[in-house]
Order: sequence, then C-alpha cells, then structure tokens
Amino acid sequence: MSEEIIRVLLVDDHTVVRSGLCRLLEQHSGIKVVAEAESGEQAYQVFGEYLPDVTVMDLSMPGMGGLEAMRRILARYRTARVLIFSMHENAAFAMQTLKSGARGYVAKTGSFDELVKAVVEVSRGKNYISTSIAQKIALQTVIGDGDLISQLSPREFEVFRLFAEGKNAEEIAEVLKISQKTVANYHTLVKQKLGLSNPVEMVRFAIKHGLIDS
Amino acid sequence: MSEEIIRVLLVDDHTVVRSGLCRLLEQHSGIKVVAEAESGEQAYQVFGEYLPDVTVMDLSMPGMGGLEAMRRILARYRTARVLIFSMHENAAFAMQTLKSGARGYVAKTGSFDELVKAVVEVSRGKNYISTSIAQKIALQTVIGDGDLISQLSPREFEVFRLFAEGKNAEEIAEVLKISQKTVANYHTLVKQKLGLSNPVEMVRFAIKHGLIDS
DNA sequence: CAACATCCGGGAAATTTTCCCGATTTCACC
DNA sequence: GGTGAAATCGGGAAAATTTCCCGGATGTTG
Repeated sequence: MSEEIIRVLLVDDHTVVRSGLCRLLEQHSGIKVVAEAESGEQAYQVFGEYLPDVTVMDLSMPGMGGLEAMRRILARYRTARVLIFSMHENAAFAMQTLKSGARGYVAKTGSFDELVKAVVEVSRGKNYISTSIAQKIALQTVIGDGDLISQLSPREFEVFRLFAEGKNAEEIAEVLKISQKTVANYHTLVKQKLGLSNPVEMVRFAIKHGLIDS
Repeated sequence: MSEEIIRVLLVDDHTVVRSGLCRLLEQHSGIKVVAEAESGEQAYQVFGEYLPDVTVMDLSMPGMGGLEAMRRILARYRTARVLIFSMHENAAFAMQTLKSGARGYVAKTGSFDELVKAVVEVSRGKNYISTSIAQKIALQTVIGDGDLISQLSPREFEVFRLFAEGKNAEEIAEVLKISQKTVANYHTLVKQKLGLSNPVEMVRFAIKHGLIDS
C-alpha cells in the first residue's frame, strides 16, 4: 500500500446517524473513524486531540452550527480539511461553506459512494462538491441574477441564516460569541446588500434560496 | 316569473376578468350586472349609486383590498350582500371573510356554475361557501389544532395579512385609514394571540396558512 | 508596503415595539 | 331594553431595535 489510512473525525448531533456513517465509512479499508463529536463545541475540542486528516461535519446542529465550528477550527488549525455533509441541496449554501474554507460539500441525499469519494479526494488535498450541487452552482453562475448571496461575507451570511431561522440578535450574538451591537450592524448590511427592506422580504428571500424550509 | 332579476355589482381590478365574468353571469337570465368597479374605493362609491342585490367582490386588489371595501360597505349599508370571489382556496381566509360579514365565498378555481349558484343563493338571503373550501374548513375544525387564526378579530387578521404581504406600519395605516399607533397595537396583539415571538415566525405562519405564497 | 476586505463594536439619533390605559361602538343574550 | 363581552381606535411613555457613522484590528494580495 502506498496509501496511508485516512483518519476521520465525524461530527453530527444525531447519534444514530453518526453510528451508521461510522460503520459505512469503515467498510472502506482506507478510512478509519478515529473520533466523533455531537456538537460544534465538542468538535473543536476533539479536533485538537486527534488532528484528523479529514473532518466530516454536519451543518445543522443545535448551538454552534457546523459552519461556525469549522471556522473556529480553521482559525486555529490552518491546514484542517473539513468536508461539509449537509441536508441542504442548495447552491447558495454550498458556495458559502466553500468560501468559508470547507474543502468539500456533499449533500445527504447523495449516494454513499459519493461521500467516500469526497473523503478520499479531500484527504489528498483536493476539493469536492456533490455533482448535483455543482450543476446547480454552474447554472446559477451562468444564468442566475449574479447571485446576490455571494456578495455577502461569510459572517454576514451566517448572521442572515441564523436570523432566518428565527433567532433574535441576542441569541445570534450568543452563538457567534460577538456583541449584539455587531449582530445589529451585520443585519443592516445584509439588508442593504440584498436590497431587502423588511423582515418579510428577508424571510421570503431565505426560503427562496433554501436557507430555511417551507 | 315569480323571481325578480338579480342586480349585481362586479368588483375586480382586472378589466378583462371583469368583462368575462360579466358576460358569463348575464348568460343566466335571472342575473344582470348593473355596475362594475375596479377598486375598493370605487366599489364603495358605486354601491351607493346602484344599491345592488349582490356584490361580487375580488379580494386582492391594489390599494384598499376587497375585505376592507366590504367592511366599509357593510358599515354604511347593513343589508348589503357581498359575495367574495377569491383566488385563495384557503380555509383561514374564507373563515375570516365570512366572519367579517360576507354572505358567500367562492374560489376562482371553482366552476362557473358554482359562482352562479352562489349569487342566486346569496340574493335569497342565504349563505354560500365553495364546496372545496367548506370541506377544508370542516376538516380543520375537527382535526386542526383549534385554528389559532380564528381567534383573531377581523381587524387583527387584516393587519396581520398586510404585514405578511410586506407592508410596513405606515402603509398599513394608510390602507386601513387608521393611525400607525393602532397598527402597532394590533400587531402586538396578533403576535401574542398566535404565540409568535419574532417576525420570522410570523411570516412562516402566514405562509403555512396560505395568507401569502411561496 | 500599500490597498483592500473583513470583522468587531462604540456613540447617538431615529424608529419601532411593548405595555397600559380609556373612550366608543357593536353585538349577543337574557 | 339592559347588560356584559368583545372589538375598534389611539394616546403616553418606557424599552428595545435599527440605522448611520466612525475607527481600530486583522488578514490577504499584488
């Protein structure tokens, strides 16, 4: 074997899902799940202990979400390779995570083979995007209206997303560990950049772009 | 003939739609469209001039909507018989209009026969609801979670609906001809009654209940 | 190094939200 | 016809949020 075993950290708040993924991934002889975490906070802790080759991270978790956890990890460990594993099959979402430093983005609706492939690719230093989402991004880039969302900085996007989830300034500040003042400022910036004048338009925009459901 | 001709006022902001309806209704020998209006304001004016037996009113019109127009008419002419003709095939919507004094509610998706039948029934002093919507209401009443929306007064509902459409306090006050102060107070009441703590929840609630689309 | 974007948050004015209150009007019911 | 409940409307005042403007810290890139 010229290949080293790929050491993986698995982050997902659903225990059952995590177990299943763990087992599936380890069917592949080149992959070993060396650690698991069930929250963003824990992921950051555990990452430091194991320094895995690849971190497979669920995006939607209570408390600090996957995005924020990833950013913390990357801030501390520059070379970390994070593969986002999300339920959102959405171009805007994927673009934002990659912009924030993710090395890959795989939708949960994709096949298992795709996840394995992504883990391998990312471990080799390459980037990987679900084919289904890559198509959407490509289409949106060519046809779309310039994609307003991509004009948001990662932080602005995150504040927007949390707001759209129904969190108020205080809760957002708590999650991101910044002051309410800063949250308010970002909020205003987002509204300006997206050209949305009231909360109703913001929510509808968020729904339209798949940041939240229904 | 033991029957009088039914004199109808037709209110819809789309000229073509109005023409079509007019022709269709007059195919029925017992019905005559004696007047038309293309806005809520105009409807109120014209009503006074013609005192029709039945007013067939579209709900969604720019400026004063059909609901508000109806309420004005009813406030002045107690015995007016208003038949709402709406694109919304939605239980909550229908219940609100009937609660506000409409004598009938017919969805635009319904058959033409249904509209004629509704006009005749309403002219005789009876009430009429689209069968499709009646079913929904019945189901919601029996199965639903008590239908929070029905706890709103007509005015509260109207303020909520306009808010959900993206209007701000100033615009709502303008449409309803009341002060911004009152709008703000209703807004607070709605939030309390529906148990919604932030604008995001309000918009999602509105979407879920079909008050607005997408 | 310089230019630029991002991140963070203070200050202060403007606006909105909330809570409390009272005056009418309407309406159902006895 | 009287009575009580609910609805409509809006003022006053405190609390909270939004907005606009600013400057420093940090990081990246040419």
